[in-house]
Amino acid sequence: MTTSASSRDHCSRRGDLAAPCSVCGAKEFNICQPLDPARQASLYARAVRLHWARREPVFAAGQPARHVYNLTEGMVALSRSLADGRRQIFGFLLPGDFIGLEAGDAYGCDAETLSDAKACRFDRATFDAFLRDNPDVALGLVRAASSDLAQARQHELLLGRKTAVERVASFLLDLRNRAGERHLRTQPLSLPMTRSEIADYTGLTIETVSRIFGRLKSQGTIDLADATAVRVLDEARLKRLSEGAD
Amino acid sequence: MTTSASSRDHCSRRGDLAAPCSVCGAKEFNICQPLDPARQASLYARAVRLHWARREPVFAAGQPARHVYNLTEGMVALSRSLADGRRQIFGFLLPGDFIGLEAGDAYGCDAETLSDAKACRFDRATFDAFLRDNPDVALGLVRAASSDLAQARQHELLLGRKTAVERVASFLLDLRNRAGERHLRTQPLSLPMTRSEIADYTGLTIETVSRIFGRLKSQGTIDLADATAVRVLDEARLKRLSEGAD
DNA sequence: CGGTGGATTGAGGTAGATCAACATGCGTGG
DNA sequence: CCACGCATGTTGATCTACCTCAATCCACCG
Repeated sequence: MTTSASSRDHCSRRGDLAAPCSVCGAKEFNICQPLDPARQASLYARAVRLHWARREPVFAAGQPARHVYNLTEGMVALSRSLADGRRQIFGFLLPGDFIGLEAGDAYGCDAETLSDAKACRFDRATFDAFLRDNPDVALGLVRAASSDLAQARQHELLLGRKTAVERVASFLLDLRNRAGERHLRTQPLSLPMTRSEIADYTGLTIETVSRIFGRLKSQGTIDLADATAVRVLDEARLKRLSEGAD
Repeated sequence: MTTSASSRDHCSRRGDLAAPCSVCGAKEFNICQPLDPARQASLYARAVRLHWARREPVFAAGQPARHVYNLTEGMVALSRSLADGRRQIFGFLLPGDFIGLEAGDAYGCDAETLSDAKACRFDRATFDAFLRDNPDVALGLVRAASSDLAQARQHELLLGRKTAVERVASFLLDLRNRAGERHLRTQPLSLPMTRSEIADYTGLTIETVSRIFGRLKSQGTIDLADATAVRVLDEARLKRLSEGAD
């Protein structure tokens, strides 16, 4: 996992799954707005930096929502399960994403690391106060919240109406696009989640996911060095597959 | 469709699918907070009241998001479709719900009336200005937005991991609960949407939805006077069915 | 090495889709 | 008021995409 930051790009991020921002005045802190340094520092001083290993819980559904996290390194999955264990994964968070922002009094889903991960943690009260003093940042978060909803709806469409191939292709393209937006590596694209987690995201089974990866590979649409890294060889085709053509 | 409002309940709503609020100072206006009358009036004066027939578009995905609506009567469906026509319905809005709040520059989904419907329409700029002056109302909307996300995730779980029976049972219970919260009639519960729309909400087909309604009826779990009105006879059982028991 | 947790691959089963026929209700116009 | 047509809903028969179960493979690690 390599990390470096160009001094020219604001909030530029390199490497695989890390995103310290070198411009905002604080390492491993991702509110990418040119804040006045005093205010920045005051919030930063109250941030607790955390480090998890792979497959550790960040929080669980139902717990009192005392903290807000900003992920700086690694990936986190949000999910909820039925009583009998069937699980739905809502999304895979990338460095730069906030975790637990949308919660009311209690977290509404489980959050678990998929890889080694780091985050800044803020007390909810501190964070709210900070937002009250920084309406520009707050506005950004409102945008983020509305994009979460848009993404959830995209996912509903995937789960309710797409075929297995369309789901897997959409999953790959979406992850790739989001990684690209954050300047993470997209070729090969890192897949720290297991087939089981991809299955729980796409509403399929492990076996179906595996078979479809196999089919995409033998078609020459993608290449898999190992199970955790995809190289997209024919993006146009993948796009068509994700929308029901072919 | 009968409408009356008790003078004791704030924002109490009666009847089937109508929700004028008699306390907020303006008929057919649902920001249920005791606003100072001057501010209330200023926004109310700029609201345009609209009336649609059944199956009319409110707006379509991709259109510039110039307005925000507050539904006062009837039901509206939010959906998006794939190029080949497959459609996913995200939810059915009830009187009191806002429409188009979450949009960025453009609406992210199609909104269509399921019945005769009325709404107050506000210019986005007017509305935003109003919110800026009324942080309490704005806070309420933030809550509403976060509950939209919670609901979307509930729906993702339904679409990704529930069986057909569980989906239909969940749909009925959810609609019933939301109708109850707004003091709309819940017994019998009005279903202005067609089987096709229920199918597009549950990710099933018309036929499967119809068969499951039939099964629930012959079990004695529900009763259907006609296709558009359900009476829940055994709520506990319906709840168990929605969660995978039985 | 052997053991363990993924991932892949194959064979067969099934929930729900699809296709098809029919029923029902409703508005329209004669 | 009835006859017709159309939209919606129900029900049955069959099909199939994906699931389930099972075997094998593979990489990593103590």
